[in-house]
Order: sequence, then C-alpha cells, then structure tokens
Amino acid sequence: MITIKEIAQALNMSTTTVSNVIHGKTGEVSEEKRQIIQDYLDKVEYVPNINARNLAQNESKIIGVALKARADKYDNLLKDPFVSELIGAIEQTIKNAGYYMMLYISRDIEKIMRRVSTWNVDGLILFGMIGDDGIRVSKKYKKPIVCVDTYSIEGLKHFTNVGLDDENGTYEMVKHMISQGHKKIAFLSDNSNGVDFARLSGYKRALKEAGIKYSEKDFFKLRPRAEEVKESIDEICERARDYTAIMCVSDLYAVMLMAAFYDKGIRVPEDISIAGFDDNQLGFYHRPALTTVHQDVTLKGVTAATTLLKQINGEETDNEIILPTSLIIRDTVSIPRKKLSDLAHTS
Amino acid sequence: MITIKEIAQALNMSTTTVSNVIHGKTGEVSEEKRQIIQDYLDKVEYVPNINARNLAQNESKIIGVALKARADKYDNLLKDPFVSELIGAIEQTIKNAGYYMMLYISRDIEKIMRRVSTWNVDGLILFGMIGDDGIRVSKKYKKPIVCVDTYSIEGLKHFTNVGLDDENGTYEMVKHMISQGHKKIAFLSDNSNGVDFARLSGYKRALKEAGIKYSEKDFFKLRPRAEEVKESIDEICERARDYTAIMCVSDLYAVMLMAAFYDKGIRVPEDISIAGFDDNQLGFYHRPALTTVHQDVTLKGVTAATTLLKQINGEETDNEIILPTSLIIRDTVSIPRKKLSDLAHTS
DNA sequence: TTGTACGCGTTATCAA
DNA sequence: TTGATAACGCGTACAA
Repeated sequence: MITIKEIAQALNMSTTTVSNVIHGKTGEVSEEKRQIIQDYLDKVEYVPNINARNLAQNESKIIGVALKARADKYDNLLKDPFVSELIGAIEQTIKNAGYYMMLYISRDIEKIMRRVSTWNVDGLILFGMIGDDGIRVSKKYKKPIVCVDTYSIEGLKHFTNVGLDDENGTYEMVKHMISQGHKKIAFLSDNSNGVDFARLSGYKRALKEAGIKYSEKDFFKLRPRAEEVKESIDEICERARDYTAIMCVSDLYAVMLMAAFYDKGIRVPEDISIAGFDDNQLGFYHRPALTTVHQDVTLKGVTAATTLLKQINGEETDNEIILPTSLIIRDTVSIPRKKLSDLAHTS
Repeated sequence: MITIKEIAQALNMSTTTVSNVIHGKTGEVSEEKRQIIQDYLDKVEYVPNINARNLAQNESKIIGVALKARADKYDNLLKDPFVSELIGAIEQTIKNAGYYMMLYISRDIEKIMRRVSTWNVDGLILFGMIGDDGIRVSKKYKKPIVCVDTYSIEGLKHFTNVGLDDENGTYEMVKHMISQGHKKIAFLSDNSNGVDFARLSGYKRALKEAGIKYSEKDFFKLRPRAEEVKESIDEICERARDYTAIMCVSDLYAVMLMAAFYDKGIRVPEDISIAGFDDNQLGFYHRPALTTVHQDVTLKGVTAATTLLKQINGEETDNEIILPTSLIIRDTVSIPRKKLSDLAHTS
C-alpha cells in the first residue's frame, strides 16, 4: 500500500500537491507537476486508504443496509426471492452512486444499532422493522434513514418509508375473484402485522363492498417454521374445502399450496382458484401459471436507495413513497365450479 | 459520537487507561478506576470509531465478497437463488465470527480489484471468476482468497477453491436415466466453461460407459438474455423431439423447459423425462416434482467463509475443498415411452 | 504555486 | 498503575 507521503517523497514534492492532483484540483497545480504526479500515480496504481480518508473527513461513503429477520420464517433471509431482489437493486444503485454497501442481517435490533454507529455510515436502509423498531433506531442514529415496507404512522415523523399499495393490491384481486363468481374466498398469510395486515384489509374491503360476510375463520394462518409447515399446509387444505378461492399473501405460499393440492388430487383452477402476491419466478414458471398481484421489487430497491442518496446530499424528499401494484391475470383463477366440500359428497 | 479522549477528559484520566478498560486489559488498571470507567462507558454508550481503529491497526475486520456477473444472464445477479442463498450463508458465518461483510457485484474485474485494495479488506471471497480472473486478482492482492466454484488448476497455486463434484453429479443422474431405459438423452446448458463444462463431462462419461454415442448436436445451448430466451426455448423444444430425456444444468432451466413443454401439450415425464441440478425451491414446488442433483449451497457458503477465516487466522487449510452431490429422485424422470418425434407421426 | 503543520480517533510504546 | 506521546494516512487551513 503506497501512501501519499511516499509519493511526495519519491517525487520530492509536498503531500499537498500530490493530494491536489489526486482530487483534480488542477487549478492549484502547475500543469508540469500535475503531469509528473499523474504519471507516477498511474504507475504505482495508487489507491487511497479509505480508513484514513474517512477519519479525516468524518464520513464513510458507506450505506448500511440492515435487515431484521423474523425468527420463525427463514434460517437464511436471502432465500426469500423478494429480499434478494431488493438487495440486488439497492446494491446496484448504491454502487453506481459511488457509495459502498455494508449488509447486515440480524434478528436483534440492538445489534443492528450498534453496528450502524461503529461504522458511522452515511445513511441507512432498513427492512423488516416491526412495531417501533424504526423509531428506536432513529432515536440513536441522527443521519438519514429510509425504511422499506414499514407501516408506522408515527415512524414517518422520523424516517422516510418506501412502500407499496398493498391494500389496493389484494382489493383489486379479490374484486376480480368476485367478478368471476366467487363468494367463498379465504385469505392466507402467516401473521397479521404490517404488510400482511394491509393486504388483509384490501381483501376485507373487496368483500364488504360486494356484501359478502367474512369472519376470523376465513383468515388462514400458515406456520412457516420448517418443522411444522407440512402439517400446517395440510390443515389449510382441509379447511379449504369450504371455499372456492384463496387469496394468498405471497407467490410462495400460493405455490406451496398448489403443490399440496396437486398431491391430494385437487385441481387448480378447476376445483379451487388461487391467487398470489409479488409476481416472482415461482409463479411465473408454475403451471397453470399463477394469477397474481404484481409489484416491482427492483423499483422498490432503487427508489429506496435513490431517496436515501438524495437525503444524504441534503435534498428534500417526500417522507412516504407508495408504489403501485397491478393485476397479472394468468391461469389459476377461473369461474368457480363448486365448493370442495360438495365435491367430497359426490366422490 | 463520543470519543475516548472526551471520556478521558470528563473523568480526568488518560486515554490509555480508558482504552485499556475498553479492551478488558484489566490487569493494567486498578479495580476502582476500572469500575468508574466501565460505568461511564455504559452510561454514554460508547462505540468505537472503526475507521480510527482500522487505521491504527492496519486491519479492517472486513471480508470482501465480490461477485462477477455475466453480462448475458442477469440484470440483477441476486435474482439467482443459488447466488442469494450462498451470500446469505456467507454473511451469517462472517458475522458470527465478528467480521463485517462488504458486498460488491460487478461485471468488471478491474473495478473489483480497485475496491478491494482501497478498503484493505482482511480477506476475499470470489465468485464468478472465469479464465484467469482469480489469478489476476491474487497477483494484486496479497491476503487470503477463497474462490467458489472456480475451475482453474493453475489458480489453486494462488488461492483456495470451494467447489462441488459437478462431474459426478450429472454422471450419476444420467446413469440413472440410462438405467430407466433412456438412450436418447440431451444436455442443456448456456455455456461450456467451468461448472457447466464439468457437468457436461459427467454426462459424457455416463453415456460413454453405457456405450451410447453422443455428438455436438446433443448439447443444447440456451440463450438466457431476456430478449431471446423465449425463442431459444422454443428452438430447444423443437430439437427435443428426437430425445426421451434432457439433463439440465440447473433447476431453473429444467423448470423453464417444463413450462414450455406444458404450454405445447407435451407431458413430463410421460412424453419426455427431465432432470435438474441444484435442488432449490423451484423444483421442489414444481409438479410433477423435479428429479434433480442436490447440492448444499448453504454448506458451500459456510465452508468458503470458515476456510477464509481460518486462513486469516494463520491456520493451514486444504487449497481445494470439493463438496459432494446426491441424487434426488422425484417425479420427472420415468421410463421412456417413445420419442416425441414418433408421437408426432401418430397425432 | 507550493509546502508546513495539524486534526481526525484509536492503539501502542515507553516513561514515570 | 498511570500518563504522555507517537504513530496510522489523509485532507486542508494557512503560511510562504
């Protein structure tokens, strides 16, 4: 690792001059010296020591990307195609802006906060914050924060949120199901907070609007923990007999469910209609192809990163950006034939 | 951000004493002072400035994870489930060892090298290196390097490789196909280098061993670029008429192919058998469930990271670690009925 | 136009 | 047991 001081010595000049050339402050240096120094720089392939630079300037050029993982869902959060596409998009945006990305995944918000302050990152992108997580971080950390998919009215006073019109996504899809003739429609998720709560609300709105009653028993809860997921899916298949359609909170759950139905000889969409949410590879390559609510995950990541970058540069931004959804009508929602329970009687 | 100096001042002590307490060098400090300092530290929630620490110690506690992306395959490399699972596993291992991960994705090996040297990372994990990429990096970068899935005999003199017994994976699967009665078996990949080359070799070995001839025309090449992938798949479906089975180089390609077959009314495995490689979600939830070659991606990531960590700590390690594959027999490979081209005559 | 000198926060060496 | 003080490499005010 060659240093500025060494270069200055070798060339018999001062560090300031060398530093000026490095930073293109060409007005301050004679053309002759500039040339000599530049050549030497290229020759030795000078790379600055970031630690020293950061220390001197009290900035880091690092953007921290912290993900809080739910304990019950993934051993490895990046296995979630939504999360990995999001991270990929963020990484590209950060890199193109000349920043560095430090990725940190933890189940513990305290650990995340500690890491953020040691590295003195210039900005923070947070995902998976629930309850007042985001607010707690913002109390400690005084630089720009952008959250992704966080539902917290109070939080918007402290940080920016990039989200999705989740409520409207399921609303439109359930409305579509109803227009196909469905009246017994269940909703499948694994929790009732944040994004899942919003998606449930959209489902409810569509039903209410059509004058269809619903109650707790129509909300299926999948237990995603590896040891019990199979049992949980089987239960859901059983309960599904009373319905003609199921609105799933994700493409993954839709596909998991369809696989289970297939194994039991229940046909989609002939016997039951299924819709997903996300529009990822899983549903795209499934056959019959999955009818689903589309969201642009890459755009979400890019938006989160560019918004943060703006804030770091002192620009004003909205404190909430809501991305739209759209319906992708493929082949898993059709007109209802009959309820599965009726089918059981005839067979 | 409170500093050691400020703490020392407030407590009317020297920075050395404070620093000693921070580092648990309790033998050097009187219990009385230790207590006072520790309390103060907790009160103000002192966090060290990593840049200063790194500068002073000439280390970074950062492990660089650099991925070289192929230009023709993904706009966002993390969309590849293999890559994201690998990164997730590496991240966990690095974090648990008290290191930080800096992720960098680029199509340009030069950029990767520049970044590595500015940050002075303590070690490097490389993925996607082709040709002499890995060797070039090792020439510039004098600390430990671990590559994942790199085929380069020469490279092993310069870095460690964590790989997979790719050749044997396809060998076993094609052998299985042959045992089911298949004689016309095609191989599907998108290039002929590295991992794909090894998998092709396994396919060839199995055929040769069974006395089955093969030639260039049996090797299908998928063009994955978004604009032409559909056309490319259609071509492959057409050429597939002369075969009873296709060994695919990945689960993704297997699933893509099966979706195309489905759309054309060609049934798997009744009309044609398909095998994948990787064993990921895509094949697991596909119906019929995909017969495939299993590899433990998480283990690959963990192995790469722990091996690098060992080297950073000065321990000796093997310079090549090859992980095993295993056959996952599910439902997409069965006994051959007849060739698709024969089918065409009857219909 | 060029150079000197200091500060950034930490660790480490060496006296006291 | 404690405290000055010098590094680490860079950027920059200020002086020359």
